[in-house]
Amino acid sequence: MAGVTLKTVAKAVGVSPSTVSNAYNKPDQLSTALRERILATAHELGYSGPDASARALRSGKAGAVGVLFTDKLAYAFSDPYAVGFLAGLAEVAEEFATSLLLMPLSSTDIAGGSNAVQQAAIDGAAIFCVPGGHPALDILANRGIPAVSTDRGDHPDLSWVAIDEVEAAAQLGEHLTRLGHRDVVVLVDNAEAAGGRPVELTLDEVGYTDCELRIQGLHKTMPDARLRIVSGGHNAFASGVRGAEYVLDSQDRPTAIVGLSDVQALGALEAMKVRGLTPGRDLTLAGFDDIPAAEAAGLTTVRQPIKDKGRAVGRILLDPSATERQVLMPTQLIVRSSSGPAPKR
Amino acid sequence: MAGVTLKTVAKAVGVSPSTVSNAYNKPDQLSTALRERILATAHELGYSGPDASARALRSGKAGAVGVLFTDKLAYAFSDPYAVGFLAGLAEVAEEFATSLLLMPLSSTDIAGGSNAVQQAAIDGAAIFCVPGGHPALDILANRGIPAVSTDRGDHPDLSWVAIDEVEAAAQLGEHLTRLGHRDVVVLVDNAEAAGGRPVELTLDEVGYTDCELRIQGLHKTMPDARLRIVSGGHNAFASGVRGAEYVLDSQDRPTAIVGLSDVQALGALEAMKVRGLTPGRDLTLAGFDDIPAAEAAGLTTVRQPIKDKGRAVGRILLDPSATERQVLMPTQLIVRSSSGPAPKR
DNA sequence: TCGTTTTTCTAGAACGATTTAGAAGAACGA
DNA sequence: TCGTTCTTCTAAATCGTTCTAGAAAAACGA
Repeated sequence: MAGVTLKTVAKAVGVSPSTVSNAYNKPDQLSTALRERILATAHELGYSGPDASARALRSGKAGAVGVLFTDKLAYAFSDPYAVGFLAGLAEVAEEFATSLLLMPLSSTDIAGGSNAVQQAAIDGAAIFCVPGGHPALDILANRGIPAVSTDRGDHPDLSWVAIDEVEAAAQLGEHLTRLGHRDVVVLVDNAEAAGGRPVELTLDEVGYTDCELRIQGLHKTMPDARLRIVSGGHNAFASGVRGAEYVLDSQDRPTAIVGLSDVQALGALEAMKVRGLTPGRDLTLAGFDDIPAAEAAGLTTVRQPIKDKGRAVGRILLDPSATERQVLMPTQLIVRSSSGPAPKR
Repeated sequence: MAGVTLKTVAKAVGVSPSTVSNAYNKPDQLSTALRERILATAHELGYSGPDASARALRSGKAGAVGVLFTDKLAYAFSDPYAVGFLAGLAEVAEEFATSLLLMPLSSTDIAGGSNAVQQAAIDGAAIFCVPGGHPALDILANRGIPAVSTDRGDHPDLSWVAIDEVEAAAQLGEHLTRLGHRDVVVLVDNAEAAGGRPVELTLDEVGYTDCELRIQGLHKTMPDARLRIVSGGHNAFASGVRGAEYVLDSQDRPTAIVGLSDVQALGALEAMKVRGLTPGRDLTLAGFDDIPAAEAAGLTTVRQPIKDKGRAVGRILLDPSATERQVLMPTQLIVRSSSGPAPKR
């Protein structure tokens, strides 16, 4: 049962290993009769096709693309936005009979050789919301693995599928300015706050390129507003709750809170509810992404076509006919009931 | 830049390839001085560690476990239950520096050699809600890849992490019986209904082992009830909507609807709302899984520790010290407002 | 001092396939 | 009939490691 290889089958049928290989990979290189005989014998012997590793080694194709997430994989799945991206990517991967390799990005032992990014047998990588300059990106570059990021990078030869973060946020800022908001708190993802204690950050400390750009965008159309940056932890519902609690329970309440992701904004919504505050009346709340739950909650947000983003990344990675290597996706401001005029002071 | 291998580094340093290999894999097999010299030279040459495929071939370890889902990968991500499972599994995978290989299970060309299950370089596989007898399972068995299922299989040597489906459903059935329900519709996952037209099934036509068992469980504690099995498509919100629409708009309305997953039940809830029906009063609704949204919606459901399920599967697959190969997880009936007494006839 | 153990390193054979270049025979056109 | 082109198949090299055995040198014990 064990140890059945191409060679075994070849010997059994009485042909060369090459021919057996061809039977699997290039059916038109041999007669149908022989091919069927080979396949039948293979089945009899319990041989289930060419070994994946060997094939990968020899042909240089792994048949899988890696997906890099920030932080814990577990976090990744808790955000419908990430899940939407994955779904789009998976769709294309499926089309090209390619598997998706989810890679844990434990920041520890990234220096040592034993991390997944180093080890993984992949043909390409999708980089999902990983801060620029992360060591994992260097490793990929070093290994010569093509990568597509969801952020616009600095290098002109880097592939990406992104939105115009500045412009998208500027739209939202304009909306808020028009409503009279001049005191805003922005909720961001931050590793340091993950311990549980919310932190207040400067723009330089944010880290994630997309978050920085969005804040810049808000500044652009809210030039006179005070913008504070707060984080309650990683990008998750609970972090939104904590961040908002910190803000709402302070003496210095803003008139609007902007979550840089919907999950965080929804967390903030929860914190408001608990305190008996009505979004859109007592305090304006806005998010980013437009995940399905945002609509149900009446959350004003900036919609981005996340599933399409995933699809586009997949195409760049897998479809040779896709020539465009830098794609800008459209965004749209979705105004719902969670945003309203700033209360008079 | 390209074509830098172990050999290149070995030659540059003036040692044998084996030694370079040891520098990466068995640091205590060579002097610290030499090891550092090797690593430094490797870095200079732009060598980024042993090639993944070659290593996998030679050592027989792929450094990844596969995850098999039914149907489209995209579906998988739309169910928080599946996502929870993945999160638990990912946690353990991370611990063992192992990647997760998501495998599309396109039922087409499963016969041909070009499907992912055949190709994937994996050390083990987690089988998530795949109907028993699926060809992919045979392929895995054939390849000699250890697999852990989320369903109790028939073979005594198969590993699984499951719940007592019958008992869990029986608990729910008892609750419904006590409330006086004798006319129930069960909403199940079904490929044939995926086209858009809901179907009514017999128990034999259900296919998924876990669904069958749950229905049996309901029968057990609802011996006098009429149980109809309906499907609006794959396991997703939209299918729940369609299935419930079919049921609600017919002449023959039941007094209770049981979704065999919460997403389906929540879909049914949506259909009820549209028709102005209040769950728990006009019609009783119950689900399965207890995903976060279930609590928010006040859905009566059967809770199963999904994340723990994922963790347990990971342990069996990766942790050599885990000896238990068949694990039964506890379940708990969670009664909320969506279930109430059956209206008098 | 001399045998024995330990440390440090190496040669060469796998691992299981794919690829390249080409051979043998069949089919073809004139 | 003879050269040419297809079709069908093969031999041998190669992909980049890791592994098994064992050699050489160093350290050790008495």
